[in-house]
Amino acid sequence: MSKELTTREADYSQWYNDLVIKGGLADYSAVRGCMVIKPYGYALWENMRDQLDKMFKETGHVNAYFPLLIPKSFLSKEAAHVEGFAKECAVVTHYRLKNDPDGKGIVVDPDAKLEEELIIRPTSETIIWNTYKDWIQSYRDLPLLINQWANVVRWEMRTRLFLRTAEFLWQEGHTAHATKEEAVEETERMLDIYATFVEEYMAVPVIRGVKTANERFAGAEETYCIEALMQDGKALQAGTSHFLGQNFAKAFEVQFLNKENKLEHVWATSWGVSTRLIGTLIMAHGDDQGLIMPPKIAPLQVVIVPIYKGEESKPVIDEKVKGIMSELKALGISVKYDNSDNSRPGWKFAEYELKGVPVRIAMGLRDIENNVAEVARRDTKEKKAISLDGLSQSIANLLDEIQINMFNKAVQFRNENMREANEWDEFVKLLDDKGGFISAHWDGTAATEDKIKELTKATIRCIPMNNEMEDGKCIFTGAPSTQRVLFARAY
RNA sequence: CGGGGCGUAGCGUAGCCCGGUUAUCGCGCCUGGUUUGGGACCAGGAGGUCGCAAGUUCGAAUCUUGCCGCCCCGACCA
Repeated sequence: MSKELTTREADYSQWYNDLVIKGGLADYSAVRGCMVIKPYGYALWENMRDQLDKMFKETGHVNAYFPLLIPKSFLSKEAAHVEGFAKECAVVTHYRLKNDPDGKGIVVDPDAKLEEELIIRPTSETIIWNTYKDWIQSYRDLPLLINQWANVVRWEMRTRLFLRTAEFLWQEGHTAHATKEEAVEETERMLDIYATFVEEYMAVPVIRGVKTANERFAGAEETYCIEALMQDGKALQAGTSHFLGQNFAKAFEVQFLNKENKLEHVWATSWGVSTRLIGTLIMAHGDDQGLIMPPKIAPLQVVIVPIYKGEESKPVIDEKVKGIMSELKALGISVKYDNSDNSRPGWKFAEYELKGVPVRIAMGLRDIENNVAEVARRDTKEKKAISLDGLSQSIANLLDEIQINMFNKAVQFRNENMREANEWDEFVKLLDDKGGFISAHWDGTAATEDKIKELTKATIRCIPMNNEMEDGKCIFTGAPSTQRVLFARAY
């Protein structure tokens, strides 16, 4: 590596090389801020996606797919929604190109101007609710629990790889319910699924909470979120679940007849997580040697590297490894045998560490004679000789242990970086010196929140769920407050 | 869009201020050989629209102007 890496400074660019090509097709301004996801990075996304998809289906959701292009007028139907999204949309204005009449090249055909411009979806609430209008007539049609895996485009002024690319992959769930209670329950259920996924599979602890009005999704009545802490002390919103009330039902005239034969507007939710989760993973677990993949979603769980002197010992090792491979595969463990002659063992060790493969097995003649394998774990970099008898089970146990260890380590870091502040000076000093989450009293007004953001760049990440009530004084204004909220500088 | 930095081989770079032989070095790549328990070594070799365009000049990587792109900071944000 040419550059020294430090997790504190969040300079993760070197690590991305295995996952993506930065900047997409970098020479074309039109795709500025996009990324090409390489096979290794995409395999990670697929593992995350498959697990989430399974969890969605277990809770009664089904997948569907809605169009990429949305008529401009749809965006203007929900007032708050258009306010939040209109400014950052890519717009399709024409449907044909033609040869440039004045010379070489291709130009937009002015005769092919669309009567109504089309918007590349920044999110799909509008087109989905326009469809739901036709799908919902009776309480018997509810609840409607649909999820979509898709790409969306948001023309952000400034992009940041994984955390805020112009185009990103995500899933968006859009549900319709007969009652408010049921919709709120759904909103909370999906937040729970996100929290469970991020904690149990990504090994990243999160705080569940609700957003303040300032940070709320455009068009939502309540935005729930999970907030994670990165190693540089900045917070990151890892997923959101919105209770949309009847806003979209009213905007798109989605009504149903209840059991009393009365027309009512339906109640809505939407929820999503994106490829930003890949960024979360990188920044929560990476170290100066590269990525660290949690075993449960690692694109590759085990790599085996042969150590041999001269061609004659290679077949012996190949044969031994073959048996180990099939044992591991039988336990559902993904494993790769890198017996390529292109690079030496030391190179391979470093390479797979950079990729974050949780377990590496080194196998040489010496090991075979001793009936052991050298097993190295990525999270702690510990190396041990482990008996070949029952090796696959030992590896399976080790993968579990790594998963747990990674989570515990992240929890410890998060807890160490969660502090209370009761005075303004203390609050500012903690932010500057330590970062992390700061639990403090707030007077509940948007004006105070804005002022604090202006002065310190810290925002209220969330009002934690099941928050303890506690009388106190606002950290900034001194006005009375009934509970603490979580502040942090965030991505 | 405002402020700052930058663009030279696949990657990282020297040269630019002060214009002048064949554009520097390292990694990587190719060939041959020796190697292989933590990023091997020797020898030979290939690879360049110096971001793009125009201008100044006998002569431009170097000076001027415009444009494009990238990175960082701000506004925006999953």
